[in-house]
Amino acid sequence: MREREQEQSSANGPIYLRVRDQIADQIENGLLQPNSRLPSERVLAESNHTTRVTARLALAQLEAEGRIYRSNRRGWFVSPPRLVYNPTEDYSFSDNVVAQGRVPATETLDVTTIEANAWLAAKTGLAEGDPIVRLHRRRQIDGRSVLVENIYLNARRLPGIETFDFNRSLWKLMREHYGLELARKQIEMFPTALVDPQAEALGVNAGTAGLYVTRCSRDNEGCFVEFDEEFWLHDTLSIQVDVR
Amino acid sequence: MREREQEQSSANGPIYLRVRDQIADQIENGLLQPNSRLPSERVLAESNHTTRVTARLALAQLEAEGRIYRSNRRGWFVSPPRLVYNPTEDYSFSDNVVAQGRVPATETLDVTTIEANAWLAAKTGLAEGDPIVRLHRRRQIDGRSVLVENIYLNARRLPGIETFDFNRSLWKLMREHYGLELARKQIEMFPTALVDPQAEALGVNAGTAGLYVTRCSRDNEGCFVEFDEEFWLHDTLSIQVDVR
DNA sequence: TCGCTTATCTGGTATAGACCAGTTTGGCGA
DNA sequence: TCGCCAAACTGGTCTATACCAGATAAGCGA
Repeated sequence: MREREQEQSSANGPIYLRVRDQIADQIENGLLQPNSRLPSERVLAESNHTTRVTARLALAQLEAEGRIYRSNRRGWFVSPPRLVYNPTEDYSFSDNVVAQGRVPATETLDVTTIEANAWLAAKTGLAEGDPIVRLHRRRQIDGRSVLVENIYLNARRLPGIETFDFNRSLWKLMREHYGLELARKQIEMFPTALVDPQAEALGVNAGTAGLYVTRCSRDNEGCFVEFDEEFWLHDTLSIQVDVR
Repeated sequence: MREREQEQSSANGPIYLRVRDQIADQIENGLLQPNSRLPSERVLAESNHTTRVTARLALAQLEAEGRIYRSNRRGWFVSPPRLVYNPTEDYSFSDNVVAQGRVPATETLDVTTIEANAWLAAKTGLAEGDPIVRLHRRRQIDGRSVLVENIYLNARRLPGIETFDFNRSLWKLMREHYGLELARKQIEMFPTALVDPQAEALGVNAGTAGLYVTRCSRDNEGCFVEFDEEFWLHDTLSIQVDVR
């Protein structure tokens, strides 16, 4: 969408938009490569004859646009291209990342068996107290943590699921071991800021822009199988869905 | 998702998170109703024994979470509930808004016949130079502008389309007048900041968080019909899709 | 050469003001 | 009562500075 916009050069507008435009140009011209570090806030302020506060306004602007991201107390970096992601498909995160020429990684942070609370019961259709295996994972692209997720599995429908290696594809596991084909998915998503504990798990400040995605999957008899809740950094993905 | 989080009270954390929590509590407890105005930045700063800069940090946090929004130089307001929106369905915006107990409005800002440029040709499959009717609209919920959209219609597939009343449902028009059923949709969306000219059209500051949604629709013979490009304010919608 | 300490650099948070440009409101005059 | 204008108020932008905490790099000593 960018290329056809008449980017009105904000030469006479606020200083922070001037600084924004200057950095955005450098990114588009390839002077600043993906994942490379920007000059420090103090340097940006000085070289534009302004203060850190104003320089930070420009950086916040670029961050909101998804063009740069920050690494806590290390600096600002150019965002790499977004991962194309189709939440309606049952493919593996890892395969998808590899197919786009990137390097995936998954960390399993926690596996617990819990009982469905009111919120989960409403989302899944189970009764409160029904057993659920909760899986907490963090996923990375090229070494950057881009999402954390909570996966809630129907322990009755998937007996023994908690004994498997969760760093592999859950979808393959369901298909190969349980002979399961997912028949229905309800997907919900909206943009929001990441707050603790998700922000902390991703190593970003509370308030960083994110995308919240949930998926509820059922088998071909309508039985609840899996509820997935994902917290993505907002600049890391582009959702694409093809409906026929 | 909010209700089960252990909101660690940031009593000992940064001031701006304390202020954030205080306001968030007032919203959740109903002390601040949707669309009501918050105290001014200066009042918030004074009553928390801090400065406007810090108060604005707290407000920016809440804005990023989609809990409050701003109206230029008028103040900060509590965000009403998100509109549930299914971009895979062919229903009318207005009907959908009404069904959720809200009041819709649509303004047609511009209708022009143009020739497909390189970008449009790539998105639609048409050749460069093919005729396209471009429709530019702004849509409101309860008086608040929540999105602007550019609709690109295949002028050859929909002869005479530019003579109709575009404040009504395009989808009904296609169905009733052209006997058209849309067979395939390619949808793409990602969070990003709104910049000019979209920010200006919505009356928000450049850099306000948004959601960019595109839909490309074809008839049952694969012929391109409509390409829709929507710029939403990020706190106004929740995407829900049901796949079977 | 290796490991540890330390100095330096980074962004994170905060103060205390200032002026500007729109919005809203209150009061005055016709 | 109505319309207009001015005052008060709002957020938008900006300066100049300060201290903190974590990350990093430099340098020293074993």
